[in-house]
Parts: sequence; C-alpha cells; structure tokens
Amino acid sequence: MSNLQVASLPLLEPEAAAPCCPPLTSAPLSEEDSVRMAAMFKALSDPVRLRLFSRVASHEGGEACVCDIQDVGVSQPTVSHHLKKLREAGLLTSERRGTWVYYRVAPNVLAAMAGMLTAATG
Amino acid sequence: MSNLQVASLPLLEPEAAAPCCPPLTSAPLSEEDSVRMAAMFKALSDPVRLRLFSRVASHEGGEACVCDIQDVGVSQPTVSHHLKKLREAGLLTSERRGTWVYYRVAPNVLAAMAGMLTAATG
DNA sequence: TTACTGTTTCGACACTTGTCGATGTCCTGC
DNA sequence: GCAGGACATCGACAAGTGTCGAAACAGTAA
Repeated sequence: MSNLQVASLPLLEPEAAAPCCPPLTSAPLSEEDSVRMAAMFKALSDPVRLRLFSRVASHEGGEACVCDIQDVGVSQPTVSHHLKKLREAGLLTSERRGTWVYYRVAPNVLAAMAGMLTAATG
Repeated sequence: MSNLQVASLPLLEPEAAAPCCPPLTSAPLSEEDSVRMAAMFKALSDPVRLRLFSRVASHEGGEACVCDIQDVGVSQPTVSHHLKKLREAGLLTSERRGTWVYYRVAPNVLAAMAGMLTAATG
C-alpha cells in the first residue's frame, strides 16, 4: 500500500496534472469540475494545513522533512493527518530518505489553481 | 429583531479582502494570515458553492439574481445558505432590486487569491 | 386588504472534520 | 538481538457542515 512515488524529477509529463478546470469566470462550472476543484480548495481550507503547505513551499531546496515544519501548535499525529490530506489532494508529494520523510509541492498545482481564479482578462 | 440584512450589507468590505496575505511560497505563513486565507479557500471548498460562484462570475453583466443560478441540484433554502456563506466570506456582494436579489463577485478577491497561489519565483 | 412570488431564516438531522493519546511501523545505531 | 527516534495509523470524541421542510420576510399586483 506504500505510495511513495515522485522520487524522480519532473521529466516525464509535468503538464499532465495541471489541466483540471477552466477559469471560474469563463463559464458556469460543470458538476464534475466543481467536485474536483472543490477538493483542491478544501485541502487548503484549514489554517494548519495552509501553514504546513506554506512551510514546505517556502523551504529552501523546495522540500522539507516533517521535523522541519511540525511546529505549528498541534500534536504530531495531527500534523501527520494534515500532511496526508495534502498528499491525497495532490498538493504535496512525499519521499522517505533514511529516517526522515521529505515533502515537496507537487508540480503545476499552484499554477493550475491560480489559473482557475484568474479572470479571462478580456 | 432582524429586519435589515440584504440591502445594506455590513459584512466585509470588498477592498479589505484584497491585500490579505503574501504568496504561499514566499515565506512561512503566519498564524493570523493562515486563518484569514483558510476562510477564503473554505468558502470555495464546496462543489455547490463553487458552481454558484461560477454562475455569478460568468453571468452576463457580471451579476445574476438567485432565480438565474439556483438550479444546481439542491433545494432553494440550501442555495440561499451557500450564497450567504459566499457573502460572509467577502467573495460575493448582494443587492435587492424589487422582487429579486442580485449577486455579483466582489472586486479584487479573485486576483488576491490568485496572487497567494502564484509563485514569487516567476 | 388579499393573494402570489422570490428569498431568507429557523430547527432538526446525518454526516464530516480536526483533534488528541495510544499504538504501530520503519529506519539507524549499538 | 535491543533501544530509540521519526513518522504514520488507530480509535474516540467534540465541534462543524450540508441538507431539508416548514415558516417567516419582502415586494408586487389585483
């Protein structure tokens, strides 16, 4: 059941994860797209998760182990629970190296979400 | 007890929502900013709300009355409930004109949220 | 006034979520 | 082998959320 992928570099198909949904302002969202999109926003709808995500995203080297970011005011199991949610939402990837597990931001997801929020500018 | 609600909306000022928080990738998010930011994402974390918001945002003239957008598969009170949540989050504004209540996207909020997701590395 | 329509609020319910302590798993070092 | 640290999972609980029908509120027209 171990699903620790993404150990490799984004050399394969980096664009594949990006195309989720059209911009919110371009046309009424389909029911299917709304479910997908809501799941991504939901992953960022908790302050603790947002701080964990931000700590990973802003960490030097683009990655951080749990020990680097777990001081956010909740217990260690809760931190692990939130990191799992971010992983399941496709926002973070994880990789075990020796004793530590390193997290990094999944490629393109931030740009994809920003694209959904960006007006057509036309 | 409660007789003034929709027409005059003393909820959140549209301008105040824009300069909310720095990009997630620039630096670890403060606890205070994470709470503010999570609330905005939370408002868009439900498929029904997302569809309602999209219908308002993509409607001609930039506004829509409830009757234009309420066909999203849930009851009308539920629609009203979700619209209230979007209003309270500062994402939508409402105005009553005669029989109908018109909703429109609050200015700047979309750009602000997109800015939080946009990597500073450019 | 009365009747009718559009929208919001109320009250209740099932379900989900965030949190914790205890426990389990994986790896390193002795 | 054993001990210990890093992280994940389990089980349980309080609190929050989405949903509905019923009712109330706001406005229009007869």
